Amino acid sequence: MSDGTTGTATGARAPRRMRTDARRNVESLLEAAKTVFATSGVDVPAKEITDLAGVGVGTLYRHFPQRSDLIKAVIEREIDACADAAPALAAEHKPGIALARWLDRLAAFVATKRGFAAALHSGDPAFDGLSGYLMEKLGPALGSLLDTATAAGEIRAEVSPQDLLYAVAKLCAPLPDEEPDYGRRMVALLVDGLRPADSSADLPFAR
Amino acid sequence: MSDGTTGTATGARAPRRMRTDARRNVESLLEAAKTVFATSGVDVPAKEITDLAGVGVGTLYRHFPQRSDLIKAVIEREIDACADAAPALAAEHKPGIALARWLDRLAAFVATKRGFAAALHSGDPAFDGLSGYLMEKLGPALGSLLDTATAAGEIRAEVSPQDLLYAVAKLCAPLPDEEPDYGRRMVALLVDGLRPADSSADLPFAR
Amino acid sequence: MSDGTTGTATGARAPRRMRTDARRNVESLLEAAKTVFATSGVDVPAKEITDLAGVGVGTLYRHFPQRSDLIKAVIEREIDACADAAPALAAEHKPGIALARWLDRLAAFVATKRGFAAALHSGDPAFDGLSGYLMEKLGPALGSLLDTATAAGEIRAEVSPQDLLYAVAKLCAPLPDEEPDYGRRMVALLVDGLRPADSSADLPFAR
Amino acid sequence: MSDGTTGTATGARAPRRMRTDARRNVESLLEAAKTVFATSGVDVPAKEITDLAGVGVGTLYRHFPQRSDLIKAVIEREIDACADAAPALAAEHKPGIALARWLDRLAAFVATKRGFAAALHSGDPAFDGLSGYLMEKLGPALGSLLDTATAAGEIRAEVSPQDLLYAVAKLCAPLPDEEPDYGRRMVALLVDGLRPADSSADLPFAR
DNA sequence: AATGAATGAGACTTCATTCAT
DNA sequence: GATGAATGAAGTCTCATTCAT
Repeated sequence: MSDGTTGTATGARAPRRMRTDARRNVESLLEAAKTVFATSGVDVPAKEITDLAGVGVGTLYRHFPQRSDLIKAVIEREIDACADAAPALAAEHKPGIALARWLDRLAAFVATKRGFAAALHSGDPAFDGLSGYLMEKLGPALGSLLDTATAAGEIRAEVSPQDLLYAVAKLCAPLPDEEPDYGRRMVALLVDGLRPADSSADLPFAR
Repeated sequence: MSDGTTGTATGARAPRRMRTDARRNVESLLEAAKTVFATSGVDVPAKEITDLAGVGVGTLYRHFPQRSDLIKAVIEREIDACADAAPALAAEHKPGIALARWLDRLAAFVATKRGFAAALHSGDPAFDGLSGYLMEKLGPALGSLLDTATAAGEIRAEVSPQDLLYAVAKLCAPLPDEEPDYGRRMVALLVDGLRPADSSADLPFAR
Repeated sequence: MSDGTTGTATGARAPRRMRTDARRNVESLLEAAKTVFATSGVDVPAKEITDLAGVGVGTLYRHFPQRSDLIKAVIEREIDACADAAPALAAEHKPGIALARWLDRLAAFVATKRGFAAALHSGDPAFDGLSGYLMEKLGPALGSLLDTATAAGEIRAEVSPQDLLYAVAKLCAPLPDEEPDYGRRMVALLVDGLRPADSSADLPFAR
Repeated sequence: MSDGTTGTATGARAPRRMRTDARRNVESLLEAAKTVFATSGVDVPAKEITDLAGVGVGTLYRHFPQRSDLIKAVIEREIDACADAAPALAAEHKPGIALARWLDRLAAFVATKRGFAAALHSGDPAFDGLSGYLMEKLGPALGSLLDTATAAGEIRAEVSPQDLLYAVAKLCAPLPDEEPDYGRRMVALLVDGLRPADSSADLPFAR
């Protein structure tokens, strides 16, 4: 999905170039789905999405034959965006700060995914690949940030990227009426536990 | 619900004693619902529950007029059981151990509640009270364990019971194919971050 | 039903005297049904009736095995009361007045029977006898009033009691938001059409 | 609804032309509903209607989201047809005859509406507009016929169109086993009461 | 005789997915 | 390719009637 020019909605299979209007429809659908998912969760009726996108249901099913295909596409797209943000942060900030910023970015992404966890829960084989995709993309991104921070002595290397990834995903999944900052505070507390005994002053996380 | 002899299914309103067979049915329904919820989430069709309980749908709706009433009853019941476990643990173990054990107990409860978080998410006003109930019951139980551990110098007092409660709830909500121990490890990591700088050896949590 | 001492609810079959509490329950049920029918029509859930009567549903079904039995009992009872009112009116008033008063009485009865017409409509064989009962009881009562009025020269004899009976029943069945007087006005207009050409001044009906 | 070419089922909102098959389905549904309503009343299960129409239930709910929408559509359609018949009758017949014919037409329409009155009774806000619609459409039609007849000296002007409309509606609502002519006879009797004293010979109503 | 708990058929309605236009 | 109408399975809930207590 990170390739914006040749992929198709359903998995970069077709060699043929997509018609411009078709591509526009796919864009509208992804955008609409992202919005609606954030508002009402991934279980919304398809009609709600197509109405917002301004297309017919048929168009949705043409591009995303299974409902899960749409969910996957939306998520993967944001996973890509999240992974892509890591290098820039690493270049611009000190290792601890870069890590913190990126985790915030991740938290923000997760926070808009009401029902996403439930979808993963669902056992629906359609989502089988999603968890792997997430790890495949975000694992290295986070791993690299962690390594840099560890090398700089700002973090003890005691959590795997995977562990941390899931922890953020879970802690930041929003509950209704939850203090907006809650997820980030907990992530900070978690990472804070990883600081070397004598370097807390250097860490960007609230104590 | 903590009173096992006089409560009614819908909130201990009726003064009249419940008929024995009726009570048995309510028991069956709660038990069946608990089982099915753990297996298939809280969104299972009602029929699945009543079939397992061996009663007709009508009986379900007599005792739990809204589907949410059943969910609430099941959860509240387990919340009660969880809260009730705290004093015994406190009496039998050293403060740090008692805290650790109780958090494990909490984690186990949460682990069987697929879709419970989603239900809280749902915005359905039917669940409005549930979150409050949870805090009301478990907050003091955890608070007392935390206080004791803090007083014993085994914990720094830096998380509120509520923060910790939600963190456990979120970290331990099970994802498919997740390493079974994951939630507990993360909780340990979190609490570990709260140990006083020089007493890590005393703590029961894995490092 | 006009015999208040030996009949049973379901048709004066049993020779055995009814237990006092049983009789009281039947009374409560009939009274409650009458009230509820007037308010919400004859299709109300049985529970609504038994709750108002302060008895269990089982009691309802003991005395009125078919739902239609209850409806019939309620209606028949009021039909009886209506028929019984005729002689007194005839004794106390001039023929035209007596007729007018009695038709008002009939109109008032009909006005409280929302859904009664629909029940007759229903084609349910359970109601087969009801229409006949109505005619059998009210026909003679009205016939006698009509005859007297005709003999007194206050009415031309051009409608059968049956025709008039049904006309009143239909015109007075209440519609929502209907001017309360509507039924009576129309009945008056109808009967007015029956006056002898030169005696309009003597008639009690509004012109 | 009186426009047979561009209206939609739910109120002539959409500017877009209805697909031919969709229109055919709506027609089938209205036709089937009309038939079934006449036979079994307006409370029949939806399935019965869709089976007769040869469409799925979903189609019914697409075009008539509320059950009351279907009832309203059926009734309004026939109200329109009834109102539309007035001018032709007025053009072809003498005033008294035209009035009589039209009332017969109205009576015939009402006679097929078992349960229609009950629906109006129901208090369901969904039917709020229906009574008004009826008056709005039929009131002027009848008013004009009455005025013409009055001007011709064939009728004394003493009933409002509304009064007469409702009287016909009520008198002609069919009861089971009722003499088929009953409603029309009563309407005739009613209108007959309105004739001028010396012109009875001119009137088309049976005496 | 009274009670009210249990039953389960059946009504309504929604919505994912297919397919004619 | 796009559209949205059609489908019907599936789920929730109601309520008349039966029957154990």
